[in-house]
Amino acid sequence: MIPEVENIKGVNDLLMKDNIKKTLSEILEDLYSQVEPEIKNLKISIQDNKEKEHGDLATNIAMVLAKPLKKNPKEIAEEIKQNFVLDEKIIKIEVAGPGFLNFFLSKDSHGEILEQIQKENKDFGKSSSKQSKVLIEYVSSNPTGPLHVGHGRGAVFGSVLSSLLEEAGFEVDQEYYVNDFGRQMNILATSVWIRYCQLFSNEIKMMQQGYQGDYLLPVAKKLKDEKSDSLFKIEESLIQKLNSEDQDDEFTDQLVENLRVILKEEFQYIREFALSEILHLIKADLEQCGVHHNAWFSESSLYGNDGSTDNKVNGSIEELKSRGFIYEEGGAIWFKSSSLGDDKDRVLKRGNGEYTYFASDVAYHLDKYDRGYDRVINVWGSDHHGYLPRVRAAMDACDRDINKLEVIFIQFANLVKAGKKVSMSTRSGDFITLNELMNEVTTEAARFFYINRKADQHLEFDLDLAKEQSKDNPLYYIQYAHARICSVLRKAENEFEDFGSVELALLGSEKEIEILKLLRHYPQLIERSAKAGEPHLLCYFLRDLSGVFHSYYNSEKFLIEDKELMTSRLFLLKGVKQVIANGLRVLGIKAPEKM
RNA sequence: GCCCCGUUAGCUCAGUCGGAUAGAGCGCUGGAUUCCUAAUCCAGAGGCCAUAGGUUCAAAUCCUGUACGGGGCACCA
Repeated sequence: MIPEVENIKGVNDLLMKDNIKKTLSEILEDLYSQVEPEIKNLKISIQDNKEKEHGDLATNIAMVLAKPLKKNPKEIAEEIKQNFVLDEKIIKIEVAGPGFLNFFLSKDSHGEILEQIQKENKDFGKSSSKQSKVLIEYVSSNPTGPLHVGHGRGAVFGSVLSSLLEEAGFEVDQEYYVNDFGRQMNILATSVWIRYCQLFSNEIKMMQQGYQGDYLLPVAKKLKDEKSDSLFKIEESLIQKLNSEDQDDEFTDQLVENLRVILKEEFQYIREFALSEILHLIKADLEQCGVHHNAWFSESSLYGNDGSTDNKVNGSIEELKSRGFIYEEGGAIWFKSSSLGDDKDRVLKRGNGEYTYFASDVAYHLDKYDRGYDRVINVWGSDHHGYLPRVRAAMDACDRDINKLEVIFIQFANLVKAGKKVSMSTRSGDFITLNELMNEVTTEAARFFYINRKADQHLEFDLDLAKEQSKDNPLYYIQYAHARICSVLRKAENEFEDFGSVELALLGSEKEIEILKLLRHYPQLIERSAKAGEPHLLCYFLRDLSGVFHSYYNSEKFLIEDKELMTSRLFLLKGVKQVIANGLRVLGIKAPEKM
């Protein structure tokens, strides 16, 4: 076995920065507090340096102080430098450029991160501090059909952000809001019923505003299996109607109404049957790309089950009313959202007595708040951005903290095949489903490529690249790095009995330090991606880390005579392997031992 | 008309709290394998960070205008 290092000192990077900050503020206090009392409130920033000539860390403090002190920044930097006591970790300080203070760390202080990685193992990168409770709602696609590739992006995004948040110490609930209320459910039920009737007669047409996709066919067949022909109660007049041209909204509503009369309580049955079948479909689609919600929130539950007016939607309207944000006009109930930053006022209950989707959403969001989350995150398609001001206004009106509500907008995704965009009309069932995509590429590739782009950026999903098995495919490249390390470690275990001890100071080459710096950065990266809601950063990080590793691999030999050097290098490889594995795990992707 | 997002190398995109000389991959040119996975690596060329101002010791990054591209502006969901 490659030996483990004892006596872990566990100095992490944040501590190092904090220590420097503390020392700096003490020095400032001593030197300048008499001249300029406000310096106590100054924010001291410490940055990681890119250029190795600039050392490892730097602070801009002298330049920030230049103005209030009316003094040359380089002089200030020099004074601070004189008062900064060096130790075994910080071995040199330099004043450079316009007034930066550069800190140089000792060689073995870089290597210490490896001890921490070994100690924390799978938990390296995980925040030890307990953060608050978060609700993340995502996908929430209408339960009227299967998911398409656009939904896939939101789904994978939400899923990865959830694990990132968990990694960063948050307690996360992942919720799918099911729009199972209102008109569209009736249209779905009607569409399923028509498909069902088509199984008995081939002269029946689908209504124009019905759901046209083939996916309703198996639903209709299953309905036939259960109900035989007992629901086949079509009338000649209805067949005539379905043949007519120019079917508008009113036509559709009337048709639904006719059907309710014909089928009576059976209509309700078909509705629930269809909903449950479609949800089944959606869940299967999500499962296929590794997305797991732990809560499913039904819109109709907001309206209660007994048909009484004592429900959450009415409750929320009452709350708005009591706070003076409600008025009636033209027979409708309006929310005065324009007084709280929205473009115009919004209808909650229409003149015909039906509630709007927005009414549900007010109640739903109030419910989320009342469940006691500290952050409420919504992942929405970018086409919904105009919707945010009214939801925010509603929360504001009800005196909820609108800063708790975070909405992340996901831009559209296009599929690219052989260098050409694949057309993606969403009309009349002619769209590319998530299921079709998942049959083409692996779950892992889909997850990686969906995330490998900033959310507010349009995504071109290159199918050929996702399938390619070479370095051009970043996922392959990352997984290969992991497998390669495993291979070296296997070989080492097989060929050698005795290993020297790990000597961290031996890991001082340019490439080694570059790798160690990246490893040290990993926990901060996780924290930042989680806070900012930017999982794509993890993809880029893993690509970078793998790149430096491959380069290192080609420049050094590992199974060598010098046992101590060999063991130290293998120890470094173990660290890289662990971090790649941890990062991939957050993405929901396997780190293969062999490829 | 109003609102949101974007514009960085030929192409696809990163760029942290504003920080020092702007970063990858692809593509292009030229190299590396008797050796731990060449499924890889090394070197080179390639930039007015859309544009005009402003703030700052310091701007790709913050603010304002303009151009171009995408999206949104229902008593729909």
